[in-house]
Amino acid sequence: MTVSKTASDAARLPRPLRREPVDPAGDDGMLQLGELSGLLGYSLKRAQLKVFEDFLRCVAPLQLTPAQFSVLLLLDKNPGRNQTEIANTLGILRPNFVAMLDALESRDLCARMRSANDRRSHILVLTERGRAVLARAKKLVANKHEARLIEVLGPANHAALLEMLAKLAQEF
Amino acid sequence: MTVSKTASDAARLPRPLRREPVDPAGDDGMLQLGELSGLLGYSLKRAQLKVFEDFLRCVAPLQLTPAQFSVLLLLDKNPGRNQTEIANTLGILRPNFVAMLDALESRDLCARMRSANDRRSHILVLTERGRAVLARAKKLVANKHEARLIEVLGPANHAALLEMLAKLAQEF
DNA sequence: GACATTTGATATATTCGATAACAATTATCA
DNA sequence: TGATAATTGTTATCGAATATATCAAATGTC
Repeated sequence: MTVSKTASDAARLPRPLRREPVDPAGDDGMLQLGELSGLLGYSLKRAQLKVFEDFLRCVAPLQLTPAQFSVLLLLDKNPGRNQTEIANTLGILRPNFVAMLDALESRDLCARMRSANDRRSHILVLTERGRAVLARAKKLVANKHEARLIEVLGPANHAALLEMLAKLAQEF
Repeated sequence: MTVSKTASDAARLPRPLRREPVDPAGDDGMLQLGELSGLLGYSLKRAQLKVFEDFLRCVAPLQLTPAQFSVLLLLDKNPGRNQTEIANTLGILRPNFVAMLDALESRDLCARMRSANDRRSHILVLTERGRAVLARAKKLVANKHEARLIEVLGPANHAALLEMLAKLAQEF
């Protein structure tokens, strides 16, 4: 029992990321966040959810999640790599990467090719369609998603934010 | 079949948040991230995972997750509120908040009290122990977690980062 | 008083991240 | 060379987070 769809045929349509916090118009209005608003982790998570939400909206015509987009980007930039290498670079565990690839391959965005040198590994390649979709996705991301971020933050702040986040991801 | 622990007795010990990305020492070394490093969403998520990881380490003696800490903070700051109000403020759906509260209540950190006015709702209160744990947690967070963040980023950058994240969470 | 709404709760589905184990292949080295 | 170890992709499975539908009890509305 518990027959579940095989991952290979899941088109994997993105769904809502997380519920919005609600300002409850209770007795005397909004609740006090207190120290919560000063907690960097809390603000990071809230902001990340919003940004992913906007990413999904902007790339909705192509039906790509942030994770799928990052895979396509990486395949394009790093030809001739196998599943382990791509998954490791993105912090995805190999077992979980299998279903992700199944979904992308079923949409003819990428393909697994058996390596001649090492017949254990699959060399990952973007298909023609994969390259086309990636090109369109890049434009949507740049012109709609990132453009809006830069507009809200201001170009200088946007750059500073990126730099700080990179530092956190590295040195922390 | 599929007998699962009831949520009410789960002590809910935090576990590793996400796999680290790996610099694969492949043929010619590290893979190229390309446009990925300029994607704000990507950096946001990576940074958020690192920060949560550090939070868990710092508060490990008290066995509190970021979500649990935020609940305790909110209960302390907003006495006399019910489950719906607290859950809404944190962006948690009421059905999912039930198990969270069960876990906190089973550890005697908070309690549900039936309201006299409205016998449907549960007024949430911190217990004595809840207040003590929260006080200790606040100190750990300030002196270990946030202190390290400020040290890595610098105080001015830390403040600027908080401000930008708040803006993203609000205006985006 | 009939009907709708709210509250906490249960059951359940989906997605994501994690571990264990396996077959096929390749690497190591006694 | 041949036994043994390690790697690769894969499956099965688990746990946690997030989502929906639905329910009984209590309350609100008309």
